[in-house]
Amino acid sequence: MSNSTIRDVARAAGVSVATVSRALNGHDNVTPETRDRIVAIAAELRFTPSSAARSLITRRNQAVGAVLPDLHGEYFSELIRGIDLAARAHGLHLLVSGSHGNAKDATAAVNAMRGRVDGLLVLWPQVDAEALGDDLSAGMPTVLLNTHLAHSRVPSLAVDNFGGAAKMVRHLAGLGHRRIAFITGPQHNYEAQERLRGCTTTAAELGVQLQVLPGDFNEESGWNAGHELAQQPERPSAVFAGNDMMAIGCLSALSDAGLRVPQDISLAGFDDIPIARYVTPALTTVRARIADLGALALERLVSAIESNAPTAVRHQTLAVELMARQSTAPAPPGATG
Amino acid sequence: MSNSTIRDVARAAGVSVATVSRALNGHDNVTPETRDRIVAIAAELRFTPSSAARSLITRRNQAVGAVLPDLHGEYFSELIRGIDLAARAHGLHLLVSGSHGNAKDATAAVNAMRGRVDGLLVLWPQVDAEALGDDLSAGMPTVLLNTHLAHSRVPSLAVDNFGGAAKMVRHLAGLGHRRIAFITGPQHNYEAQERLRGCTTTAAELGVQLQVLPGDFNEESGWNAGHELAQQPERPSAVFAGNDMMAIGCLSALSDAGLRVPQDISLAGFDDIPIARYVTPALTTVRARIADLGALALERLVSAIESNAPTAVRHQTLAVELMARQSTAPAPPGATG
DNA sequence: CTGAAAGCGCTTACAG
DNA sequence: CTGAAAGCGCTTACAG
Repeated sequence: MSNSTIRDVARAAGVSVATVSRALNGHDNVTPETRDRIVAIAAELRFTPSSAARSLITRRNQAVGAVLPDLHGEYFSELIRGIDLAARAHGLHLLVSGSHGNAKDATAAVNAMRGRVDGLLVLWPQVDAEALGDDLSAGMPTVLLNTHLAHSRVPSLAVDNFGGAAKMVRHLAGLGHRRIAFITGPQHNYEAQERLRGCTTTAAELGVQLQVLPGDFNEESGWNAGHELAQQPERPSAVFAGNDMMAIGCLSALSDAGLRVPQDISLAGFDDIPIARYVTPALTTVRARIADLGALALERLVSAIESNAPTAVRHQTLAVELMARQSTAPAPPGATG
Repeated sequence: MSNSTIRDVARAAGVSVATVSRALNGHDNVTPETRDRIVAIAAELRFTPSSAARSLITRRNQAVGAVLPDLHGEYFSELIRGIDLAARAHGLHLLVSGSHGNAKDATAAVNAMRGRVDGLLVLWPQVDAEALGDDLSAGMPTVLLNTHLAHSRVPSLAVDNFGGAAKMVRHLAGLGHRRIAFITGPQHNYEAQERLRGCTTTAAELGVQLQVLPGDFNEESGWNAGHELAQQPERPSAVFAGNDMMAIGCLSALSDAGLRVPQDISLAGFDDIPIARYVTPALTTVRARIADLGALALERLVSAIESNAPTAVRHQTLAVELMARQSTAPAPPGATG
C-alpha cells in the first residue's frame, strides 16, 4: 500500500517508467549512474512494486500454495516449517489452506488458489483421490504428498510407510515379541494402509501374531486403544501405534491402567515428531523427517514450475529410519505365543 | 492458469465483458436470464477470474498474512489452525511466513508481503519491538500478537500471561508448596517476562520461595532445567515451566533421574497445547486457547480492514484458565521451607 | 439493463 | 542505453 508507483519514481528521477522497471529489476541495459539514482529515489519514496500488476503481466505469482487436510499437531507444523524454509530460499510466498476433511472442500481450496499461485502442494492421504486428480491436472504444476496414484499423472512424494512399518515389526520381533498389537489409522488413508500392510506382511513373514486395533491418527484414539488393551486378559507384549500421536495417547492409557512401559509392555510409534524423544519413556519410532519431506516436495514443485514443461510424473518414496529409544524392551521371558 | 478470460466468456455469451463482470460478481443490474446464461458458460469454459487483474483494480487482495518468528511445535499449528479457520470463514487467503528470529528478517517478511495482503498478523514476542513498529504502522492494517507496545499505535492481542502465572503459583501454594522452581523463557520475550513477573509478584505475596531457572521455551531447555533440579540436594517441591514444551522436557529429565511426578515433585506448564493432557502424568497447566487467540486476532484484523479507518488501537488481553491435572499434588508433609 | 471506454501499475518488444 | 506504446484481465463510472 506504499502509495508511490513506478510513475512517481520515474518522474522524480527524470526518466521513463521503462527505465525504472529495468533498473529495479536488475537488467543490464541501464547505466550504473542512472540505476543508482533510481534505486536511491525508489528507496526514498518507499516504492514497492505492485505484485498484482507484475503478476498480471509476467503471469507469475511468486507464490505457491499448500493445501492440507487438517492442521493439527506437530506433524503439520513440521511439514509447514519445511515447506516454508524451502519456499523462502526460492523467494516464494506460501499460501496455506487447511481444515478440509473431504474431497469437495479440498477441491474448493485448490480452485480458490488457482491463479494466485504458480504451483500447488497437496497433502492428500485419501486413497480415493481420483476425483481430485482431474481437477488438479487441469492447470498448474502440482505435487501430491502422502499418496500414490499409480495411474495418476500427478507426481507424488511420500515416506516409505511400508518399509518403516516392516522395520518396526522386525525390531519388535527381534526383541522377542511374538504377539504385537497395531493401532491403525483411518481406513481410507493411504499412509495408514501402507503402514498396516507393512505390519501384516512382515508379521506373517516372521510368524508373529498381529492384533489390529482401530484408530484415526489422533491422540484420543490411541488412548482408547491403550485402554482396551489394558483390559485385555491376554494382551500382546508390544504395541505399535500407526503414528506418534496415537502412541502418546496409548502411553497415557497404559499408564492410567498401571502398566509400565516398557517393563510390562513395549510401545512404538511412527513419524518421530519432535516431542517423541521427550515423552517418558522416550518413544521408539520410525523417523520420517517430516520437514525434509515438505522441503523436498517444494523443490520438486519449483523445478516443475521453472522447467515450464509438464511435470515429470514420478512417485518418489523417502527412506525412513528406525529410532530405538526407551519405550521398547525385550519381551518378558514367559510372555505369550 | 485456466486459459479462458472474461473476454472469452463475453464472446461466447454474446455480451460485453462489463455484463459478464456484473453477472459473475452478483450485481443486481443484470437480467436473470442473462446472468444464468453467463454463469453456465463461465462454468463450461472453466473460467476463473484473474486475481491479479482484480486486485490491481479493486486494490484488494482478499488475503492476509501471518508473520511468525518460528514454526516449531504444537503452539504454532494451533495458532495457524485458528487463523486459517477464521480466514476461511471470511473468504480470505492466508499467507504464512515463518523462520525469522530477528527484527531484520521479520521486517523483510513484512515488506515482502506488502501489497500482496490486505492486512497482517504479526506474532512479535520481542519486547524491543519498537524498531518493527515503525515499519508496520506505515501501511496496511496490522494486529500484533503476544506483545504489548504500550505507547504503540499498533493494536495487539495477548493472553493474560501475568494472571495465568499468578494463578498457577496460587494453585501450587494452595497444595502446600513453599518452594517453587520457575523455568523462564527467553530473556527479551514479552510472554516470558510477563509469566515471570506473575510468578515473582505472587510468590512474594504468598511468601513462597522462588528459584528461577533459565530456559528458551523449547523442550531441550526444559530438560536441562529438570536435569539441574534433579541434581540439587535441596530441591523445590514443585516446578512451574514457562510453557508446556519445557514442562515436557523437564518431565523427561526428572523421570530420567528417577524422580516421580507428582509424588516426588510437582510439575506444571503453560499454554495447554493439545498434547499436554496426554503426557504421563497429564500435565497441570494454564489453558491459553491458542486457536481462539489466532481466530480472534484475525477477526480484529478483518474489522480493521473493512472499516477502512485507522485501526482502533486497543491492547486486548484474553483470560486464561487453570487446568489442574495429575502432574501436581500436595507437597510432601515435611518438604521444605 | 447493457455497452464502450478508461484505467489499475506494471513489463517488454520495438524503435531509435 | 533509453523512451513511447501496447497490453496483461479485470472493474466501474458514464452514457444510453
